[in-house]
Amino acid sequence: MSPKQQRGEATVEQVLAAAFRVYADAGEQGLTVSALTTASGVSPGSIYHHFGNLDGVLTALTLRWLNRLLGGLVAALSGAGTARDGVRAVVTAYLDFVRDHPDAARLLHSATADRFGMAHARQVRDSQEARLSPMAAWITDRVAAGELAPLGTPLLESLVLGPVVAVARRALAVGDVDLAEATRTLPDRIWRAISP
Amino acid sequence: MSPKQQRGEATVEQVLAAAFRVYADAGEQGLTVSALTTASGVSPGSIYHHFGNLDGVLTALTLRWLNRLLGGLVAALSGAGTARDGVRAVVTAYLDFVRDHPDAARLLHSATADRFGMAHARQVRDSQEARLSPMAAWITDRVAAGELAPLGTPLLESLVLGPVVAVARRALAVGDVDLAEATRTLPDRIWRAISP
DNA sequence: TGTACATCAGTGAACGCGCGTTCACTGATGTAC
DNA sequence: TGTACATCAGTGAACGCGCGTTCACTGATGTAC
Repeated sequence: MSPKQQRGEATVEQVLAAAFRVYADAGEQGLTVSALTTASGVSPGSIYHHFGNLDGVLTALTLRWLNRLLGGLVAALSGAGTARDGVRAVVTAYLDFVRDHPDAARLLHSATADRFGMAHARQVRDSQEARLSPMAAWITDRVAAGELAPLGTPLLESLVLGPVVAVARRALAVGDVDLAEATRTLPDRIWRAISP
Repeated sequence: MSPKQQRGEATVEQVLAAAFRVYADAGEQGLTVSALTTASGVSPGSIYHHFGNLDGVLTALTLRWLNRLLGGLVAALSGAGTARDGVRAVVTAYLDFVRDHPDAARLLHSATADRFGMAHARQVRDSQEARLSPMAAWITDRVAAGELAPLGTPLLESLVLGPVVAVARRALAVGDVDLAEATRTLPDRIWRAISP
């Protein structure tokens, strides 16, 4: 999990890069050990040395992308003036991420993310605390300042990210929604929902 | 798939009921043929006779519950007066379904539903057309009447169901949101987002 | 600077398990006459 | 009403495959003195 030699770190990177390629091409059920060894050139034993088991590879890959996505959202928030600007910035950042990394978005929206949310909810919270707590603080502050409706963090998050995730899933799965159009129209609509 | 004898229909029901129990207890990865034969008392050969393969069982189970959920939403819509009432009715119906059938909600929100949405989107659309077209017609009519913002059906659906699904997932996975409170507050908030 | 040694990294053949699926067969059901 | 027969429903042992994982071993790296 945490290599003590440079060699090891490079190997971990190779495996994760290969895992992402395999996932993008063949989906979660295509992510087998043999597919991983073929795509990465790393032996099974070495993979187990670094990740413990196959699930560990998927966990590491998911957490890495989740961290990247949440990092983008936090950055978007931190540059925002009013609450309204913050909402627009977050929605835009999320949809840009989906546009730029559709396979990563698929990974985060799909099976794995669910299993995580349900089975390893605490693990996710802990590992992403550096990202989640700034967002939670931002929300709390704005609610205290009367700039957001006093609905509680979970409901506010659901009202903001719910439509965004729905649009992203739909764009990735069915394809009958235009991300650019959504980026234009969603922020104002979402703002209506959570303004005081 | 469509039994020609009463015996067969009863067997199909037994298998689907057992599949739901197994899914609720052991999740999707616990839904194996041997688990199914044990839980249902039906032999492997018979399961294959009716469902083709294991995936067919999961497909049938998912479509059955999806049909039930969508049926509830359509019923809620059809009894609504104004557009605002319709939104409230749909949101309430969805969250009531989650409260009353959490395992079914898990099934519909999770891995399977995603694989469906992505791989068999057309199949889902076709098999649920009787449910989806009334909803689409309702939306179109209300937009035409100027009672809903003219955003296009996909965006409107995302703005309404997005937050609801987000709350449901969160209630099922993390448990830090109260469904009853959401039922009280969400409809008005969602209405703000999609009103003209 | 050189050597010894502990630890880390990596290999790949081998293993066993459990999975989905098949198939030859028996039994039940419904229909035609 | 009874019989013949085609079709549907159901059985369960058997199969092979591919999977995740292990392990004895070799090689590389870094550290201590």
